[in-house]
Amino acid sequence: MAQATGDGTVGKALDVLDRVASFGRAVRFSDLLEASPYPKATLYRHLQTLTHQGMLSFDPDRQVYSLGIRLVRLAHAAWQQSSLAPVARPHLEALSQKVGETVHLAQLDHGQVLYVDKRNATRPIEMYSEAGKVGPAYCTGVGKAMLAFLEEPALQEALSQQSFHRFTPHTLIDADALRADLQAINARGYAFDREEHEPGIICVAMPILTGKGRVLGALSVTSSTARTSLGGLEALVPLIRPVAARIADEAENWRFPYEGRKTKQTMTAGT
Amino acid sequence: MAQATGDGTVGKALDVLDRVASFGRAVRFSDLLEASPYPKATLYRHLQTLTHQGMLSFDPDRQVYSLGIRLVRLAHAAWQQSSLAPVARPHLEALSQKVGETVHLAQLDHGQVLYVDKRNATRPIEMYSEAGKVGPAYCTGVGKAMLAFLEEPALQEALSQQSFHRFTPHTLIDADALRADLQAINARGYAFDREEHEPGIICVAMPILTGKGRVLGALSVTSSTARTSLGGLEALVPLIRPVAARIADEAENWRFPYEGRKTKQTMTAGT
DNA sequence: AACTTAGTTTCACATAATGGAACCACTAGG
DNA sequence: CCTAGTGGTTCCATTATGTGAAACTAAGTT
Repeated sequence: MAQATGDGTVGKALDVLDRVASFGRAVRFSDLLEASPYPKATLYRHLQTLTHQGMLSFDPDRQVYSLGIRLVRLAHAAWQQSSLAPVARPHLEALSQKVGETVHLAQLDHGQVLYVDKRNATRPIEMYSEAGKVGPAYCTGVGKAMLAFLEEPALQEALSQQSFHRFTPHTLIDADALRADLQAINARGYAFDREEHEPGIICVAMPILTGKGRVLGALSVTSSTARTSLGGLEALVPLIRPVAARIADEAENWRFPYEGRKTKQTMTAGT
Repeated sequence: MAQATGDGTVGKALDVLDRVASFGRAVRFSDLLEASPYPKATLYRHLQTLTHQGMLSFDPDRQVYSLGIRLVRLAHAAWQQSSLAPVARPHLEALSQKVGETVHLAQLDHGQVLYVDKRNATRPIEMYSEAGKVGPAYCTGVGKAMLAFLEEPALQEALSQQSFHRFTPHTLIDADALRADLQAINARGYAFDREEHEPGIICVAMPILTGKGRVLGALSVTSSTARTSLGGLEALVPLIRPVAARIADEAENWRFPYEGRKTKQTMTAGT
């Protein structure tokens, strides 16, 4: 299988970058060395390059590498431009106001859920999610909502990336049970999280789909069993559905103000 | 000059990534092609690699590239781990509460100011800055506060990267005037922005320095001429200074809970 | 059907990455 | 003071990779 590194030099360099990131703290060269499959010299050069490029930063005092500032810059741009997030923001805001509960916006990333944005409830509740975090797809509302609308090959791929772990007594812990649920979700048009990831936490989630049915992301309203029930959440569907549709529409049709195909026709002059 | 691309293949790939980012929207292959110095095939392969790596994402419907989700993930990690931001956060919060004004945390990036975090005033005012944005260094409080404490070679480098532009009548538009101000700032220990970037916007800024005097970032309290004066802001210095010191200290001494140099001594075994 | 325009693939060639080994700079121990 | 060990940096011959002109394919256009 090895969907691993792959692509030549750049792939390796990015892999190194990821490794630094995964430490979650500043790392010394040798720490990294023993955690990497690369020989000293190679690793060294990659670190140099990345540092030189501003993707990493090196603290000469403590002799440690950490993630560079260029990443923060890029990330800002990424967030801004990931057509979903900025477009969805005001809608999340409005929806969360209207229902008074926590609202999530998520996207699928290598079979995992990435929480792209989050709006807290009027009275927030304690839970795992946080904008920027990644979580499991097979046991979260947003995750299942997205999986349920993937095409077969993509679904296959995504399922193979799940590592089923029983978080709560309600977690679906095998592909078959999951597939059954996904089928139901696909038919119904939205997903539930029945305390599958965190005890006491429930949600309804709706996929965000392009006109052609491609999955862009998902939207969810989350609450706790203490506060409401699945039925109570389901009652919100009529409020959520149009929001998802609206976001999908805007995200898809959002072209830049001045896009008009660059008056190329007019300049027929040769090169 | 050309501090440009540099580092071999990885450098080029990252350059391509930046170019995509700088469009601030999804781009078609050909848009990118005419904006890049790379020949078709090369650009094409870089895009492939980056996409394959998840740094870019390709929308097959519209045939456009945009920044990938892996960036968002990395960025999140970058922010979390850039020792300043998370450590500083509660202090910014507290400071902003106490003074009731907007507080910024910034770092220096290639001679530019990157706003890493921001706490809005009780009554916010309209201004340019925003967490994640980059701005000029020579005409902002935080920028000058950092520049003033750079070592000569680094300062030289940073100054050469400024492209002096007169934003307001008060903007310092040449290196000499700036150097003079920096000298004063260095002596005084903090910087002012006298409406140099945006009319009506003033601030006091304090550098965040390691014990050895290395510049980590800067902190500022911003307000408007309508609300206060430079004198009024200067009165806050006794409140700001200890916060900067505290942040510096925590950032510098923040090692991971379990860091203790990995019991390496104990395992003298070979290989 | 002939002619664009936009994107993808090929292939001989040049460049850039690789990694083993040698080389510092320090620190600790004898 | 010398010697061994560790952590980091540099060399350099070998080889893998990236390069880009040009050829090709798939959609439009006229």
